[in-house]
Amino acid sequence: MNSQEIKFFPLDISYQISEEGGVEISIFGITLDRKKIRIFDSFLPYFCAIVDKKADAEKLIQKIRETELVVDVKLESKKYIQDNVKAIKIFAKNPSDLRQIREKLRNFEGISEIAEGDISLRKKYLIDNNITPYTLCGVEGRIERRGFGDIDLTVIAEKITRISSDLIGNPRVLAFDIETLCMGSAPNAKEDPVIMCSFYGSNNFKRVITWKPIRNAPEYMRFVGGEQELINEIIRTIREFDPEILVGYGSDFFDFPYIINRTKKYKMPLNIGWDGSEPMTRLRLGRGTTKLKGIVHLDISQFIRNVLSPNLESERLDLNRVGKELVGIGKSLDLKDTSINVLWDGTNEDLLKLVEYNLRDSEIVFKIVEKVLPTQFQLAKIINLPLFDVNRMTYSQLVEQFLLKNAPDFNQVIPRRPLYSEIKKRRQQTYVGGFVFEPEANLYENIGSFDYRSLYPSLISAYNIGPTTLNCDCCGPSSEKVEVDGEEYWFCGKEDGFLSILIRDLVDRRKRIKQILKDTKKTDSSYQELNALSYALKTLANATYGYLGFAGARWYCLECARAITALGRKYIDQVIKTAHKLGFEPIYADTDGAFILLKNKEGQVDKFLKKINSTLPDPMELEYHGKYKRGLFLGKKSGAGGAKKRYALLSDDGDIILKGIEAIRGDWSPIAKKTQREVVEIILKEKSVDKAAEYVKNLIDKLKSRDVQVYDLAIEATLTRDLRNYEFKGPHVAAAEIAKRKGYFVRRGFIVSYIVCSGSGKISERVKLTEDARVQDYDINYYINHQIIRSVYKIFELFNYPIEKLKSGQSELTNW
DNA sequence: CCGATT
DNA sequence: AACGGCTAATCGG
Repeated sequence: MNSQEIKFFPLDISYQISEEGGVEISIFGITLDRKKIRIFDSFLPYFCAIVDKKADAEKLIQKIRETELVVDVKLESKKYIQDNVKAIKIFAKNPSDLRQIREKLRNFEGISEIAEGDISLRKKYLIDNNITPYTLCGVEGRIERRGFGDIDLTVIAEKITRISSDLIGNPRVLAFDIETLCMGSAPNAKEDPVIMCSFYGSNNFKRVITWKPIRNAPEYMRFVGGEQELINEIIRTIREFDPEILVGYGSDFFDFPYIINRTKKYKMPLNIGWDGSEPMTRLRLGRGTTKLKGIVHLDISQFIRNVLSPNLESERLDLNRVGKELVGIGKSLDLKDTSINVLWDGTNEDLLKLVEYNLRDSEIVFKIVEKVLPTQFQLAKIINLPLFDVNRMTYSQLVEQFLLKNAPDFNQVIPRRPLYSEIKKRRQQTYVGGFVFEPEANLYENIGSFDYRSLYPSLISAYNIGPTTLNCDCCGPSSEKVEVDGEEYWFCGKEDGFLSILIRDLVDRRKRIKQILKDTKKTDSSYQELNALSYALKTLANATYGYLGFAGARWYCLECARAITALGRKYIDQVIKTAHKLGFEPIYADTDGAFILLKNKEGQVDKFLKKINSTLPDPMELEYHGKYKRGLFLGKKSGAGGAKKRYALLSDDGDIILKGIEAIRGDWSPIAKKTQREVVEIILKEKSVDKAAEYVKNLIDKLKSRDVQVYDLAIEATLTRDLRNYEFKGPHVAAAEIAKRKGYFVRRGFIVSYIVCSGSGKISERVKLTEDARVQDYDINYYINHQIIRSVYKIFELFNYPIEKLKSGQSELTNW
């Protein structure tokens, strides 16, 4: 017996059913001296039966108590959104008993609803026990074993407490990546062996393992005799390095399932869990996961896709592009799956290239993780979940978990997830969003940029918006109202609601942190952590509005979402009107911000801000983001007026910002995007239409003489559905069909790259996959008219430059 | 040429 | 499994 407290950082949590049939929680953690600890705890799973208003709660509770398998019941007074309800908490030994009880309760009278039965046990345990992953906790209990597998200490918990909110420092991170042969169109785990595996970890750890001898190999290489030995060496390397966090890019659905398949083929173990257990994969089409016991496995591509992608310029989320954008390093070679075979069967030089390629992938993954891990830690702390979960969550899940975690503090019952039929119904309802002010197409000078800081979160907070305050009985229709399309809503004026309190807290905390960051040097140790926290707070606050309008949300509230956008429209309109009054000229506005010509009134900016801000309810605030030297707002194709959400700006520092225009859109050929980017830059920086025209003419000459790379003509598109679900065959669908015939695994999410070739008939009838196209194939006229000209004609039109002159005349320079 | 689809 | 707004090419009748 030892009841001394042991301090530790929880890394992950799981549960199993003990021999006695009870729930046995396992917490895997790291002690202060970096020893591995596993803590066992017990937990009684439960759900809540909400008692019908008319029913006799005492009678009902008695009946439930006598029901078979029920271990315990508790009657509680709770809030269910706005209703005061009696909730009977029903406990059972394990989830399967609980399910049986639920079935029996179907026949009981007096239960209006079952709640909190659809939350995973791990999450419930963490919420109810207030254990925050990665922050310092203490456990008292019986030390069962010293050492078992890789685990140094096993404790049966009697008491677990939070000690502080300090995060675990300097986790040991290991990134890995495998290479396989590829005999078909994609690697097949039944046929193609793993040939190489690279690692890149904390403290400059590097290793590449392979089973083919290579001369003049770098010192970080390890050579083995074959694939089975390679896999054993992978296991050894992981054990030896002993990572707390193991990361891959696509490792949930590629690397791990692949290795697991190969070990099954050889009937060999893959015992990399702390307790010697095998990885657990859940293969759900497109969104599988691989979980290890103890080691936290992150497939960082999931976090990139779910959370970071809206903030990335790159539309494609492959490691090469994401690496370049996030950490400035891309792949060492542009390799297709099948060209790995060629290098593998090539010269010693080729093999060295493959080694470098393999190691580079792990290096990029490691550096991406270094960059995003602080944000994940902060999110984990705020929503109280392990990194394993945080790394794989979408916006709606992050917001929902945040609300779920805090609901008990407000005595709120956690509503159940909507049924599919309910979701379908919700999806039918749409509502009006942000206001967009149509600009006059033109080139403008000296443009001020204004926007409301976190507009939607501020509105939620300022107007006390939320499902619990909507049209409350305590205030009634005589209170201040928000009008939306003839309908009127009000939000409680007496008591702050659960949602708005939480959002206000996020907004306030972020404001304070931003203030501290202003006085913190980037090199300070606290800078990165505070910056990550600020990002995490912003992410959660900004996603909350979208969550309220999300059909799958537990706390769905269409009226709230409508009220938020309606108020947003009102406040952006106020900016436009006030700017006019002070003699400024607003040229463009979108949802929460506006561009305003400062003209000769720059000195009045402060007055303008004060005028608006003095009318705003706390915590709303209009901010001035400085000015741009010049801006190009493009016109629409049809009719007069400017296009919304499409413009280019030139900052005083010479940086160019592009929004919405073709040059940053994925479904255009690189050649068209580059042309537009160049033309915009020449116009913005030099204001020379002739020089821009010269550039275009030159390019058209090159296209005519086929002096271009096929890659520059490639048009990429992502399939938004499975092939058979398309109602008509657009060019990208036609190209995807070709890919399918070639043996590619074509389904929703497949990225197809194609070229439009010469010939007659529909465009969809003359596409070729980029990989099959040659430079003599492409349709010169299509690329001139539909890609190059199309990307720039609106710019030339604006300056009354005749389009025909771009096409017909050869460049004066080359002509000469 | 127009509406639907992407 | 976050929202809506927006433009424009292409298909298919």
